[in-house]
Amino acid sequence: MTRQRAVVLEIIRSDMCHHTAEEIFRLAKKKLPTISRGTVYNNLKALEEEKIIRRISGDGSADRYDNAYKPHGHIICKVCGRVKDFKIDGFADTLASVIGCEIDSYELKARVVCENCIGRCEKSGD
Amino acid sequence: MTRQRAVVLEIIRSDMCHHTAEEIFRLAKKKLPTISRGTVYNNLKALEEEKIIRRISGDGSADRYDNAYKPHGHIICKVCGRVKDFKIDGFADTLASVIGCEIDSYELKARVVCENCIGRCEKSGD
DNA sequence: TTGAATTTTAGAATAATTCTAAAAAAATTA
DNA sequence: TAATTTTTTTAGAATTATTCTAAAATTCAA
Repeated sequence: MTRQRAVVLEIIRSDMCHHTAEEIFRLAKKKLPTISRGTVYNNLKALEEEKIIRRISGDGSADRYDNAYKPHGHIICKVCGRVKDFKIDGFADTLASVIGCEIDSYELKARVVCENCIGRCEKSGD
Repeated sequence: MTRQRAVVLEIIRSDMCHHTAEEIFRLAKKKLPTISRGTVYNNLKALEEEKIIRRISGDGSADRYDNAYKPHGHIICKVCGRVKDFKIDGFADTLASVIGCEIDSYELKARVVCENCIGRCEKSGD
């Protein structure tokens, strides 16, 4: 475990945010000023393969990364792009039985307009 | 409705494949040799906004496009990137009740190794 | 501690997508 | 239908996200 990898992982684990690779790179640079983008991408890829973190593909905008402690879904605000986690009990099993073959991983993403943005849209009349 | 948009839409509707933008561009070029990439992307974006087609974000590999006739999930092979549709009855309602707010759209994606690629991996010893 | 294996770095390369400005096509109006 | 306005297309440049490369540094294992 290199210092670089530890820092990348710590950033993803530090808070419940779901950062993009670029954000992780900028945050990592504060701790390790010489870290390079390539290293961040390498580690994100390696950690994803080891299933320690999970990639959330962001339709259109950049992908985000998430601590993979437990399978869960994501609620994405289509206005501001913010991501929130949610959980459906027993969903992984349901999914496996419907598909009928071994599932490597799954992603369940709901696009909504979050409370914040609903408020804003109503005010501005969008 | 321009000829270009009609061709793009026809390609997506013509078969059950889930093409990438680049594939759609190459197929469209056979019918309209002067069509440009930008036009394909413009139309894909416009058709997605009108909810006539749906974008399936491909973790790592290029995004694919799908006829948005009905909500359904996608099974993606993590080796070759090919996409297959599947359906879970009543899932949209389940999801709405778990999340508790209006859902704009959702994406349910299961990553697997497809039959084709399992065969190939076993042969090559991967 | 020494050598082998892995990882990092910086920057070049690539791939996917968006942008730009002029030309063409489509839609609207007279 | 002709003229005008609006929208779309084209080709290619620009941008963004990501991967690749080769040398240097670090980590690992004996």
